Amino acid sequence: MKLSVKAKYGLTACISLAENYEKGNLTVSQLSGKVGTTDKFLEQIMAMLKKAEVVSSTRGAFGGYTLTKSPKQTTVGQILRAVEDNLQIIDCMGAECKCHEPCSSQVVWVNLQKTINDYLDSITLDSLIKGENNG
Amino acid sequence: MKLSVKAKYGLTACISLAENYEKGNLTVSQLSGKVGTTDKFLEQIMAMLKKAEVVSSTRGAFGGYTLTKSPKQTTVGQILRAVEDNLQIIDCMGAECKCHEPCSSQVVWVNLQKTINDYLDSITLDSLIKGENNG
DNA sequence: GTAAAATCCTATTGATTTAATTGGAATTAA
DNA sequence: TTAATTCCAATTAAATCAATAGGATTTTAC
Repeated sequence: MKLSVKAKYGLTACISLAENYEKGNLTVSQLSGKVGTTDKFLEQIMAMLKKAEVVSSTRGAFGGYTLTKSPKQTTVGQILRAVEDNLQIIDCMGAECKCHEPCSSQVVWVNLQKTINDYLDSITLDSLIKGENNG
Repeated sequence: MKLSVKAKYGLTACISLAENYEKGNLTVSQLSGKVGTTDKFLEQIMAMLKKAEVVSSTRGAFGGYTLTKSPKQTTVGQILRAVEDNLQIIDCMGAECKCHEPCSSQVVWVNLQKTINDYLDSITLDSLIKGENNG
């Protein structure tokens, strides 16, 4: 149950955007430096974040990315769901399940899924940059 | 952040073992029928569960598998950690992290990891087979 | 209007991981 | 001794991940 590097890069990039929220936007090139990956790869991740409306962009010279909502209103859950296939931990999750037979273990997946989403939605970027989650 | 099918098969197999706990052991062949996979693949999963001492085995004719501890003492966390690389959600998790720079997001991974383990350790096989987690 | 700076779009590739398959060795009870 | 079973190790096919690549489009500044 590994998170991909997209989660790591995506969250790190959004933390940078949060730190810069009052000052304006950041380019992919600026973000990739802070994140530690290539422009081209981070571009793809930013596209996913934009599609989910976590970030907004302005094109052309002096363009770049900003958070769509303030760091207080942006949660880690929103970010990770955008880049990690909705954070879905297993394919067979609902009534559409095509399993061999009804999974006796399905209640575990459903509840674990909710536990993960609830926890990640309880963490805002604002709380992260203020170091409020270290206790 | 997908769980592999080993998690699904492993947990389903352990639920069967829990249901059969008073009656004795079950063979891989019996378990694979309930789980819906091949003997040979389930064999590998049972080997992982045995290595983690979640299940115990007896070899030879009339052999098979049983839970090492009672269903009340066996948690879903124990099972999933055995078959899912300790449920580790990201490689860079401790002081040995080789990241580009200290991850500002690391506190999220550490706390999420703990949230997942704590939740899964709160569910016993006994509570599962009694349907106590549906509410 | 042209150049530079930036996002946007899509395809391909190489490496890794997953899910199985295969073939047999070792052990045990009848 | 045979049948039933776990145990061990190697291989393989498919899928996914992480990145690379090449350009098209948009915008600002001169």
